[in-house]
Amino acid sequence: MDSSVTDLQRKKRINKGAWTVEEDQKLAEAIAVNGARRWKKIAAIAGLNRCGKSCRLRWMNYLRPNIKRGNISDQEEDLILRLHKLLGNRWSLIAGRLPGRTDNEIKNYWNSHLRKKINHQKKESRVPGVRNAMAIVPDKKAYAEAVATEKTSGGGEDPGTGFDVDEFFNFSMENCSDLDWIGSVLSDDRGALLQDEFNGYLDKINFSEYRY
DNA sequence: AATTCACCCAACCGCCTACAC
DNA sequence: TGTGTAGGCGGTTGGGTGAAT
Repeated sequence: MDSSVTDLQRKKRINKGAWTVEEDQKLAEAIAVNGARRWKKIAAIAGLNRCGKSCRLRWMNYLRPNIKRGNISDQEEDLILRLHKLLGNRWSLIAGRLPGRTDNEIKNYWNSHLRKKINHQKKESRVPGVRNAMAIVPDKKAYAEAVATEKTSGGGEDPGTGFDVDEFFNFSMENCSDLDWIGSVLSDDRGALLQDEFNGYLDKINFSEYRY
C-alpha cells in the first residue's frame, strides 16, 4: 500500500478501468432522470467516482439504447470500406451511416480487420494487367474541379455530360492510398461547392438494404 | 501444464471546437 | 473579446483471452 497517499486523496481518486454492473446501473438511472448531457453532473448525481468524459463514453459506446453488438455483417463491412475511402478516418461520420454501430467499434474493426485486408488487397492489385488506379483518379479530380469551377463562375450547366454522383463516388477500382485528393477537394472552397452532391450521395444509400 | 504470442476491444488521453459568461 | 468549461473526436494503450508452441 502506498503510505504517501492519504485516505482523503484515496477517496478523491478518480476511478478508472473497466466498468462494473453496479456502475452501469447507477449511470443508466442518472441518465434516465437527467438526460444524456452535463456529464460531470451526471457522474456526481450517480455517485460515481468517474470523470464526466468516462461516463459519456460508457453511455455512448455501451449503455445507449439500440446499440448493436456482435459481428459486423458483410454488407456493413462493405459500407465501412466505401465510406472510409470517401471520408478517411472520420469514424463518427462513418458510424453515423451505420445505425446502431459506434465510432469506437468501427474504429476498432477497421484497425483489427480491415486495415490488414486493405493492405493485402493493395499488394495483390500491383500485379500486371489490373487496371491502374492512378490512370482514373486524375480524371475524377479534374472533373470535380471542373464542376466546382463551373459553379463558382455561375455557368449553370454541368461540364461535360452532367454530374453522375454514383460514378464519381464509386471507388471500387481505386486504391485507398491514391484518394488523398478527395480530402483536399472536400475540405476547401471547392468542397463546399460540392457538398450538395456529397450529401446527396450519402442520402442515397438505402439502409433498408442492409440487414443486421 | 506452462509459457509465449497475437489479437480484440473497452477505456483513456490529448487536442480541438462550441458555447456560456 | 477573452476565458473557462463541456462535449466530441481520433489516436493510443493495456487487460483479457484464445491459439500456438
